[in-house]
Amino acid sequence: MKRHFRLTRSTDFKRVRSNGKSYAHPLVVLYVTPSDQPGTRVGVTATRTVGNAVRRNRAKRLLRAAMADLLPETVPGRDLLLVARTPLPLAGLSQTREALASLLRRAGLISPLP
RNA sequence: CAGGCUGGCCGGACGGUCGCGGUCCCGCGCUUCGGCGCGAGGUCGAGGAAAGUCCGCACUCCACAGAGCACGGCGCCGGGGAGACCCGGGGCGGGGAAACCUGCCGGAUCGGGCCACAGAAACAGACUGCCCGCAAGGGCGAGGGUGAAAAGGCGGUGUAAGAGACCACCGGCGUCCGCAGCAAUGCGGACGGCCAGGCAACCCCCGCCGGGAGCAAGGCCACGCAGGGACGAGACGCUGCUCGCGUCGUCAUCAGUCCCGGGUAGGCCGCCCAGAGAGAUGACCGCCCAGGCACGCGGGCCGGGAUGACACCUUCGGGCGUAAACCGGAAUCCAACUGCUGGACAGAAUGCGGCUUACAGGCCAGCCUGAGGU
RNA sequence: GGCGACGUGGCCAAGCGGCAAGGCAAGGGUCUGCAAAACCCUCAUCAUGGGUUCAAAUCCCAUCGUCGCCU
Repeated sequence: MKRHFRLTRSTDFKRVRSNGKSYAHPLVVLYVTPSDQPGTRVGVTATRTVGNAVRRNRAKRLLRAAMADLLPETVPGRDLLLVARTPLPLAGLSQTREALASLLRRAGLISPLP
């Protein structure tokens, strides 16, 4: 997932968080808002409650890796925000991918059956 | 063998597969010619603390980076260091049985302040008390259940009663001298008077040091807006104050500075042989390396043990030598093979030095104390 | 990244060198037929560790945590 398709600005994060719809899972929270861009843009965050810098980096790395797998099947034209929750650094990549896929399915962004 | 102390070091290795970030190069596609995307390859890619931001320094701005006051910091001695609340050495004080550890460690006769409760009294001769005297008055500082702390302790001389008033010894303080040491200081001697407690991590005094802010410093480019007010021959800045210095200006509604309001919320440099963007190092498999647990072949240890072999050395006496084989023993120690398990704390954001804190497990070197077995 | 402030019962807090006030909450008791109200009682590692002092919540140092500000 290239940086060009990622949310980087603080205002972008605030916009998605305040205007978007949210979908929760014990490991991740997903925010979705329509975008004026043709592709899908994704932002990833982990707050201090997740843990120290090593745990936060791991949480965001897992989310980026899982999203990279699911991105080709995702309906474009949305801005997504992925928020890590505390137990996420303890999970594996497959668990993270499952959690994220269920959230995207509930949001109607990928087809119900993989 | 157990317990402890000190210093230094490491903090997983190798291979495979799939991934992440920077950069270089190649190919293809798109392009508003600035670049962008996809794919393949080469190369580079976190730590001993990268952390906390506790000290410093470089660097940048405050027009130069100036003086004094205020304020803040530091404080035994002599070295190292760019420098420091740094390092190592020495002295003194404190702790420990020892190895060793540890201390913001100047001044209490400049002055102010505080010392709860208890106690007669907390730095002071008031009270109680002792003595002389009929009394008035005078002398005295011994005793006074306290307390963290009460005008050195003990013995004697002395006296009306007493007292460091005087004497010997001990303890502390100061001055001088000698010796050792660069010095802090230590040891010894003489003299002095017991001049009067503690707290300066309370103010203060003495000495030394410090201008302020911090890479979100600061600079360049782009985008964008709406003015209003104060001052007024001075205004403003460095700064909390004074000086000093500097910028703009001085008879006009201009300039300047400040305040309020309004606008911008983008890019580049600063910024790096890792490097920046919300910020890159991981996952799986195999195998190994430490380590832990179980199992204990065997070894070490202690006692007994002679026909004291063979080899070696020899000054030819002997030495190696109870050394070995062999038998027995036990609190403990090491440990082959095999199986299971298994690697912490934690991620650079301008750079560097120091300190502090977190950390599974291990290695190396040196030192102290002690018990037990036979 | 940098700068600064604050940690006192469950909560809000005073105290700034000498036994840690007060209010709310909670628990127990008195009162009541039962409750409410009222009254009485109980409840503190003063964030942690070390130091200065006779004595530390208070002064000093270090650590931990929370909060705020600066583009």
